[in-house]
Amino acid sequence: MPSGITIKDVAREAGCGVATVSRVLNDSGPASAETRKRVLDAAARLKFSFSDVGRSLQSRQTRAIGCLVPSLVNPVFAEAVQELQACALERGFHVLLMCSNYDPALEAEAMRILLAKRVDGMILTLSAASDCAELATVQDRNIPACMMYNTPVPGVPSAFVDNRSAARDVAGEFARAGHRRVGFLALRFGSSDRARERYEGFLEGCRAMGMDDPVLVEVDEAIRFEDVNLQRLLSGDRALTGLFASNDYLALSVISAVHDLGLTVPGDVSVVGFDGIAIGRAFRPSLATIVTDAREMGRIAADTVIEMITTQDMPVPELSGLAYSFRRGESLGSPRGGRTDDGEVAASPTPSCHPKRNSTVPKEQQS
Amino acid sequence: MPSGITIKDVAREAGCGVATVSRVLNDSGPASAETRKRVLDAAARLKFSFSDVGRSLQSRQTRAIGCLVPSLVNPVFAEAVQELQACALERGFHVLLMCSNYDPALEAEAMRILLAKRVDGMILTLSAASDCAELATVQDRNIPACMMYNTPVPGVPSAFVDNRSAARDVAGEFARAGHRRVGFLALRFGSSDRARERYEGFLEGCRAMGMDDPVLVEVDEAIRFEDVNLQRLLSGDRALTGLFASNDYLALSVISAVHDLGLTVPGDVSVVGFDGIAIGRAFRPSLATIVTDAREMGRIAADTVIEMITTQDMPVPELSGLAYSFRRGESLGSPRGGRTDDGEVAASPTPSCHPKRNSTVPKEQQS
DNA sequence: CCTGTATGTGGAAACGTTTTCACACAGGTT
DNA sequence: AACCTGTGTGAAAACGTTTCCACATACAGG
Repeated sequence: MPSGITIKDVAREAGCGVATVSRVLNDSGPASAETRKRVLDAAARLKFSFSDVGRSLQSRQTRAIGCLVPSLVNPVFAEAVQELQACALERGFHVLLMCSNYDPALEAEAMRILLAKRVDGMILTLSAASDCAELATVQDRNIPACMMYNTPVPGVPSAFVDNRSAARDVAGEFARAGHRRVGFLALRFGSSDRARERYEGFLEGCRAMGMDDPVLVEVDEAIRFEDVNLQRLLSGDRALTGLFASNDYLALSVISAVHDLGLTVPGDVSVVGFDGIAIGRAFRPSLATIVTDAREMGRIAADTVIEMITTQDMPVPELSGLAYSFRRGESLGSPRGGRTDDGEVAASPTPSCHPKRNSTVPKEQQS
Repeated sequence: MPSGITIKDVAREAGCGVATVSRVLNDSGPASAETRKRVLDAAARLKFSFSDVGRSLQSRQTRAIGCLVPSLVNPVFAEAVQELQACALERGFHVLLMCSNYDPALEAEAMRILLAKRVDGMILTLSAASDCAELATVQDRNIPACMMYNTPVPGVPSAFVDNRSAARDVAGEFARAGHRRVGFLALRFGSSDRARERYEGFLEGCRAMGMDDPVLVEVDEAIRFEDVNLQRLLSGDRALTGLFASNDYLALSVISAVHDLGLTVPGDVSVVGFDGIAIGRAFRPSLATIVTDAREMGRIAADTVIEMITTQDMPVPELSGLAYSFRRGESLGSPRGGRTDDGEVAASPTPSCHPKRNSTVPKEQQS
């Protein structure tokens, strides 16, 4: 019996009709000073508070924004969600949260729940925006939506950074430090558009800099580096001298794993991350990474979706990619036997890199 | 126009009454094979999906669990929330999330929103459970609720650890390492029961070990150590040799600030945290801390509240405090001029540690 | 005295469900 | 022929709001 007491009880208590109660409590219509007082008193006496479910039914809006992210443990999403929640609250909306755990099936189920809940808008970070059936439904129904971290698809705006371009920059940084053989480390590579885009940009960048193609290292959610056999990747003739992790969380984990192996960063291997989470700066070695502004992502997404909700028939806004920047950090150094800048590397054959496959590669801002 | 299409449209399309549609789509009553098919077809053709708001109104339950935490950026809460969200989803509930930002006013507003939303249950981490007016309303209305991290109050169960006891243990660890003058570092001390309890336990512990009373160092949310003048606390005749931070997040920040000052941990000052967040292990120096299981907190809270929701007239369950353990870490060492392990300190009176007050102090595992 | 315009007020419909209830009709029994 | 007993079905009420509309009452101007 949640609350139990309804507007009718208040009306009875105050000796008037429900319409009057609604009017005075919402300040939405005329009422004599005397009635007003009676109603207010009655409501207070009964500790009445409106039920949003009745309200939502009649107003045909819930003032809820559905939010779906792959994880909260990754600080990037935690920050974004916290910020967008605060923004929403400020504007009288609240957030219905779902975590997909990077699982496409859960993702789909979460979207269906959000749809059933009749949220007024959605903020989504999807594994694969381009082929998400539920996202199509969202568009069908004209539900305002905005993505975060996903590259936008036609009809759905997104608060995002250009993953490819940023990853190319990272390749440049590795090259400048003298690396030639590096790896790309991804969590659940298969089910994350972001990881894939970062890999593709990294690959392009490596080729452009005359480095070897990066080795793709995939880890599962548990991040068990024993399985990956980090040791083997980092030793021997063709040892990797650098690792680009698809996010900071992973980067920090791999640094830790490297230490556990008795090796050092960046002595034995350099590590670069992606996201720019705060803790990376405090870490020793401090984490070299692409810095993005998670809170701004959240804020932009919230603003966008709320604006779409509140203004009718708005055209889908065009959000441009957000600024990012490379942060130097101690985790990126020169390889052991390496040249500092551009030594004999440039002199060697430098096999031309991208035989084909340079499809659509945007590269807007470069903050 | 969210979805727009309702059960009535389906009924019309299928040429039957709404009751029939409800029955076949919910599998909740008889229907001839032929009608069943017609309804199913119609629903599919129209892409119909039930509206939870209509449903909630009539069933008088929302299958929503309200969740209020002070922050998501602190990984402890992120993990707990992620876990409880997953648990809830498994049982057919979803989570309405709110962050209070450690702000009592926001906290109160968030609770009112949750109340208005008519959530079926609540999971709360409050700044001061004992005097929260809205919590009283929750109890009034018999809304199932469970706290997390808060010490339970009569009538409201909680998934918690015994902050006082754990903090006393930390004092013991400092003493064993040879410290005498230490500080306690808290974020918004005034508005967090947890920080206060940890301080009190620490104070008791320090006294019991014959150490000086710990110095209380309070920082605001922005964690600006310039304002705190860390330098002064750590130098001079009466310099602190150790700092106990009220949570790991803060501990990591202070280690970083100490480094920025050109000092070392634990050389110049030892640091111990509270919570046991994962990243603390990877940190250099690795963080000595009280390890708690955030996911278990979330899971227990979710299980508890869902059980209270699903079984009528259940007595308020008695949850015992969760296990915690001290994790040794490089961030706790002996003070500069200090004795290594138990030198002359142990030779001194060695006051028994927990004089009394060993009420319900579960202390099971000790990993 | 009749009409017109304010001003308060409450009844009732609508929002999208589920569920109760009654009804129709089939196929047995007596 | 009259009676049960199922089985399938739909009308209608209820859930808690808001809002539209109509109805009072009052008081002004003709």
